[in-house]
Amino acid sequence: MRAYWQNDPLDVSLNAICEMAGASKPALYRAFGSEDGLMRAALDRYADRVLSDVFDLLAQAAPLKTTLAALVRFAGTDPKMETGCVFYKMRAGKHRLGPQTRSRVEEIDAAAVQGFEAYLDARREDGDEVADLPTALAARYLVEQIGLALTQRASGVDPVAVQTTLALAFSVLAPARMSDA
Amino acid sequence: MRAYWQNDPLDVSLNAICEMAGASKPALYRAFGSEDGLMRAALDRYADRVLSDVFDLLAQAAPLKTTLAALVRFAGTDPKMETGCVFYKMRAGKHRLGPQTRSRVEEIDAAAVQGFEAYLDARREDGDEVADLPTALAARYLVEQIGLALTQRASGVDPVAVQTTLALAFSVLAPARMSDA
DNA sequence: GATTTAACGTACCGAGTGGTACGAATATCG
DNA sequence: CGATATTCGTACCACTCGGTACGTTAAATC
Repeated sequence: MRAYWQNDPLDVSLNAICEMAGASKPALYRAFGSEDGLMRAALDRYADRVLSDVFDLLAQAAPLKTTLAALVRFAGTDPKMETGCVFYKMRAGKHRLGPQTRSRVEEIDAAAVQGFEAYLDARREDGDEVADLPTALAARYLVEQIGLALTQRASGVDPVAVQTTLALAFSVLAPARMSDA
Repeated sequence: MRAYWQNDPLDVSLNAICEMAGASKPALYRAFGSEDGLMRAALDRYADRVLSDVFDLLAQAAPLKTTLAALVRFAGTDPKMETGCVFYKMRAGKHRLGPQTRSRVEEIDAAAVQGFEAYLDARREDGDEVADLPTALAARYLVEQIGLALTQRASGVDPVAVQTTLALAFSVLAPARMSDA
């Protein structure tokens, strides 16, 4: 997982992973079956360890401005995201993934959109001021903007710039301008 | 250039290009020196044939809303962009490019930002209503949002969805909502 | 037309990929 | 302890990659 996280998952070879993990190649195959299986397992672990934090954040159902600010902070400056996000990195090269990994990526993508939709709907019912847009569109927009930010971070763009850009993109969803970047 | 345009440039091998072009590998090497040289040449050609249209659009100095609408139409639905953009595709995998191609990519990136900055400055001087943001930030934002849209198109996202998302992202720059998607 | 020159493409190179055959080492059990 | 499963990793497989050595063909020159 760390290997896929620190570098581009599609650039990391099995040989390299074996070396990093101190495992032999057949051992790796006995455990995961194939490269696809390994990537899927790594993605599973990443979803469980990292992405869950984001889903938890949405489940808290905090006010929109608060949540968006937290997301901007998370994607823009959290050192954990310094090398980007395994999910988005894999999604970016979806066409090169094995079937298991690809379907897991699509699963997570759908779950993310659905999570944001649920959050936005809940916010609207709570009387929060949400831009007058179809929920599905707003949710998809959020997912894509976060992906853009994390992709930028992975390629070494200045965190402050990433943060500013993302805040700007988010500002279209909350009627008032966000307080801080 | 077409090979790099239709597929992910980093997935197209020299052998594949030779086959498509009906040329032998040594012939290709005699003409371009290396894979890096070939990619750089393809990118040059692409910049000259396709990207120039966008720069021309900016040089026309049309009102902001008009220009943004044109960009949304271009990136979102123009069939020419159905398989994405060579420049953005190469930029996405910048770390894997050869030195020539990489420096050309960075050149084009800088030129794009500078082009948008010049356009926005000109618009402001003409009294056009532009969101109150640093020009550099707005220009960078535009470049990134267009990149996101073209990346989505390359991965087969529904053009209407791409268009809508991009229009939403752009709406933050023009005070009034854009008339049509 | 003879001879030099230049372009051409077959057939190869070493490196690296994902994946596996198979013998050696280890653990389990009577 | 000896016999039987089971796990382990070395050393290989076929394949593709970017790149090139070199004999052959074609073109230019005189």
